[in-house]
Amino acid sequence: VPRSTASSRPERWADHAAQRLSEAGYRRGGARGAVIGLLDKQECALSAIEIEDRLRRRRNQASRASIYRVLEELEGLGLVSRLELGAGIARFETVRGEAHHHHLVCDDCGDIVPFADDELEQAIRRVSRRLPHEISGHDVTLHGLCAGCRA
Amino acid sequence: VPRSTASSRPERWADHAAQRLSEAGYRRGGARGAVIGLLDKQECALSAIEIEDRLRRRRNQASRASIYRVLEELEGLGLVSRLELGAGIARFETVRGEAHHHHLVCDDCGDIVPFADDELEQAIRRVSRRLPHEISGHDVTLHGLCAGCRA
DNA sequence: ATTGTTGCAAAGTGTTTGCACAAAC
DNA sequence: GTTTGTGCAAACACTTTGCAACAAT
Repeated sequence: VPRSTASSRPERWADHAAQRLSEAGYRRGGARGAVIGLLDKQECALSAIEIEDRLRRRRNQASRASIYRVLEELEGLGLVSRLELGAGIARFETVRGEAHHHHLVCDDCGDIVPFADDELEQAIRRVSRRLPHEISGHDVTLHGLCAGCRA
Repeated sequence: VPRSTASSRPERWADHAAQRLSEAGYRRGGARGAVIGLLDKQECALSAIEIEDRLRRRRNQASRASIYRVLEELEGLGLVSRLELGAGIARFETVRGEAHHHHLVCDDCGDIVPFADDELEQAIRRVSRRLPHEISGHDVTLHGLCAGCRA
């Protein structure tokens, strides 16, 4: 098991986010810290209301308004990305430098699963070059039935 | 210029849709006909409200409620697909057998442009096979700046 | 002391629904 | 005449905003 090297550069996304926010002139605040701490532990996208519920359960709650405001700030700094996976509700997930992934949505139960594929990324890069726009990002959403709902 | 062959099979999407609706036991109605007629002439996705506005301009208007109801029926029959391109609003476009396309959204002006790419489709097919879900559809959205907004 | 942050409640928007009337069959 | 389609208005759900109290610097 590799020990974390005691470098001055933060490894956790939460630390990275805190640093970027501080550099950008934001102060520390309860709601912001709570949202960041929660997002840091997720491996996939959450909606604002899911965030609210989970924070309440941890007795670390924040108002819905603050949650939306924090998410907007984080998106503006490129620290989280906002996705619309099809039900008219926005979902948010951390942007970590490394692997970036896409989403598989079960049309029956609504469950969302991340997946990644290099060949797909390559194809997207290739087509992006071909187009007149200056492409800065992309989303791929696959729809279908998950193993459970197929039965 | 190839003349259309006078076959018994309808060529226009609107005719195809009308036939499918009739087979499914739906009656004919003003709002439904208006929405179908409008969608048939589009090459890319429209929101419910854009549909409402365009129908009003043509003096062929339908209530917003009916528009949503018609779109829901059409989606249920697989005649239109519903997309969420990122602004929290749903867009709808005809599903025509042949070429299927994806969307390029300008982050500045919000303009939406369709594009198609075979290699991308192949990559999606390939990754779909690899996953545990039974994939029935997919969306790809590219974000960036269009030629106009880049200036 | 200043200025950013939070919570509440109200407002905003896109979408859905209940119901009565009109239209299709 | 029965059943479906439509329009209106009210209800909904997610998101945003105004404002006063609070907390960080």
